[in-house]
Amino acid sequence: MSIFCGDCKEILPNIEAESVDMIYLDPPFFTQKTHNLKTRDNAQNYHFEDSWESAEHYTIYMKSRIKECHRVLKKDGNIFLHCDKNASHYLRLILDEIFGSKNFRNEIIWHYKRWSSNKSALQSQHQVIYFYGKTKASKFNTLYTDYSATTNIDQILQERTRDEHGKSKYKTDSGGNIVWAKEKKGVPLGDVWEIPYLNPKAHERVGYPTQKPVLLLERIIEISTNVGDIVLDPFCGSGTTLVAAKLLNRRFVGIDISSDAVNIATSRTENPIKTTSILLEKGKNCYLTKTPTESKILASLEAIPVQRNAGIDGFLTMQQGRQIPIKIQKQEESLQEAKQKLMQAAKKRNYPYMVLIRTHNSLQNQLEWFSFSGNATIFVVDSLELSVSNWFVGLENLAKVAQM
Amino acid sequence: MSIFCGDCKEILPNIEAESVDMIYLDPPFFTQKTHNLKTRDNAQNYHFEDSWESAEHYTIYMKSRIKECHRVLKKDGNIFLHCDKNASHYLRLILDEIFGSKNFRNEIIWHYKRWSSNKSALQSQHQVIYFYGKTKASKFNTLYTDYSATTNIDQILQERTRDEHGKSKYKTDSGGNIVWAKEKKGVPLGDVWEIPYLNPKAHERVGYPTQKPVLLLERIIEISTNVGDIVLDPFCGSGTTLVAAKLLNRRFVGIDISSDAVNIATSRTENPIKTTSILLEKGKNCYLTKTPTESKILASLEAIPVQRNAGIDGFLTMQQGRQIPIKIQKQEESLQEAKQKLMQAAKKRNYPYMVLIRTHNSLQNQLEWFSFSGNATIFVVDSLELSVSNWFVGLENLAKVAQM
DNA sequence: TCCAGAGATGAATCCACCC
DNA sequence: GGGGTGGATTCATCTCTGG
Repeated sequence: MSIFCGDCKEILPNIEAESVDMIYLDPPFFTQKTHNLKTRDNAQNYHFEDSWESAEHYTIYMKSRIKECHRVLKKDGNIFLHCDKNASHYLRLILDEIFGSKNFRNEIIWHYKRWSSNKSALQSQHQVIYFYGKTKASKFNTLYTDYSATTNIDQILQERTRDEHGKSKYKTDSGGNIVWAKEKKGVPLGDVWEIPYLNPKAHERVGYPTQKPVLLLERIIEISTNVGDIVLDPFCGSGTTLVAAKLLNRRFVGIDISSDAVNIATSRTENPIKTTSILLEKGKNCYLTKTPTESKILASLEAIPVQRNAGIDGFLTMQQGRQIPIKIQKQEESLQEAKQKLMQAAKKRNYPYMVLIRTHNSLQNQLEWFSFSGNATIFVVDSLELSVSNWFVGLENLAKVAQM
Repeated sequence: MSIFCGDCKEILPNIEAESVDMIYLDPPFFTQKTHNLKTRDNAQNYHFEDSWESAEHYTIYMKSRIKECHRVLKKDGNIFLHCDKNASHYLRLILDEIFGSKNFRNEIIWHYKRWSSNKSALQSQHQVIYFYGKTKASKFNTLYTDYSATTNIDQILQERTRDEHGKSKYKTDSGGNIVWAKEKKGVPLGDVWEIPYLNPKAHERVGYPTQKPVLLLERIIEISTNVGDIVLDPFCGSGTTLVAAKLLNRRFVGIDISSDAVNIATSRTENPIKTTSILLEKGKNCYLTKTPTESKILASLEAIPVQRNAGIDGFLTMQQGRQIPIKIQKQEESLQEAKQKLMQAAKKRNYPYMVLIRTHNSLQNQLEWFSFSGNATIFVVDSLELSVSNWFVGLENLAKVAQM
């Protein structure tokens, strides 16, 4: 487990041919910019050049290094090349040439959500990783993911068969009962990976630019290597690949031209930190707390939904210059309780006005509808559904009275 | 609105230069395994000797056609090229050459989930669409999506400033109170679009908007064109692009080499609703005859929308066994007019109850809210938006009175 | 007209603190 | 304490200005 400082073009030739099981490269992206980034305490300034005379120069630079990668890779080894939109097509051509288009496995899309800026095009929310094997016999471990929430798990667990026309259908026994399939492991991993971008506040951050999440590298290592295999990263930067390799009990070799990077990578591998992503662990759905009815009410008001707040369900967009919180009364809440929660959530904010949507009848009478409390004004309004159903109840009562 | 039969290489030269606002191409794809070049509907089949040869041939084939596309595109026009994973890098090189790498806008990832099958690689679950403008001044309409569930909305509604070190902070006024940011519309749309091939639930709920690849084309058309613009699809196949263009009130031109395809596309665009293969578009289309506000009101009531009826916008589903028509007052209608249209539409049906949603204030006073006419009872209820905005108007009037 | 560098931007996360 | 919510921080940004 060694980390070398230097240009990988110089270092790779010292590595024995066909000695490495997997290579992950995260080369310069051809952004045509020089990048500067300061650490949080302004103590360090990391600087790297990524501007090139032309695409041809970039291609020559990359080709010589990828050729060396091909040489050191075992016959059943794999290579992953991390690109962004600027140069992916040039890099893919190089890979096709050196590894052969037949050994192309996947175009992996790393999809993330990130803080945005006001761009006059679509927000960039992905990067591309090309996955090639050295030969057709290259290693591959299938990983399984959980079934997505929308999948009907009952159906998957049924055994399938084919009818007389060759169409697939679900199997039933002679009595017409469903035949259950043997246990499934989940859905095989796809080529679009939704992994959160390394969080601004994550402990995992070391302050070095372009740091990748450990989770991303873990996945790459898991699908392409086994325990004890050797992982090589010729542009290792702050050493995320090496950390992931160590956490998964693989051996690793790193190379970087910056001595700062090598220092950081060395100390990181000695004391690996991985941030657990709550978002990934629990899934997006645990944050999505709105019922369909609530979502529809917010949509009909063109309000911005708020997910992680017990008292506020959304903000009105219609009243310019004023932020107006909305709360929708929950099924189990009395109007009084709903109001209290809204007041509590708004306590420190000093909102001049608030809106509370009443969704069901409670014992409180209509006098409560306009409530004044301190400086804040809460407007209580019935949801459309409540208005309409109240009307019907009223009609039925009328009818009863008439019968009497 | 014309659809031509023939090779677009022959047809495009007949189209005037700089006359088209947007071009979407879904060209034949290129597989090196079979050394075949096929159109997506398998109508055409071109053979090549070997993969290297075919890549070159493919490039020549596509380049001549994309050059013509460039010619017919307006200066503020856009082009979208739908690629499959085997040829995307060649196509990107062609686009860089003809449109210029500076006019590259986005690499759009269309991400979908598919039924799994075991093989020795990751499941392929995406396709790539390249988005170029003809010039830097090309049109672009920003679409907005919801905030991430984990976003702290309270915070981003605050204005920000910088401290003496240039680090950014949230602004407070001299009294330590929060300064609110300008109004938010949501998060700008990103470049990874999760759109299912077909939404299975749509089968169950006809009359409801469905997500399917028409949505893909609609998004492309919406971000790159305005109403009345001309959309061109040189490989139009069964005409999904053209149908989407028509539904969004854009003009369209289609070309396809297969006469079968042209026939299907023609009949689909002439009568998009009758075509059985797009049964699901019926529901979608139903909403398209409604304004977004009307759609949202119907959705929030979980009502079934009705199209092509001047008097009835939908039916309530909540009151069992009774058909209860709903009308939503239109912008230009007085409450009286709206009521008359509803009565007129309901004349022969003998509905016992009807609901009329009031969306704006008219001269009529509140006494009109309960109107009885013949045997039918119309219940007039204010939309949530109207209720809330009336409340604000009331407050402002109060303030004025207080000042006097 | 183009390039470089400064300055504005803005939402997404985990963290830390607060009840 | 532990569940919830305000806060800090970012940027293989993006735009605009000035030479």
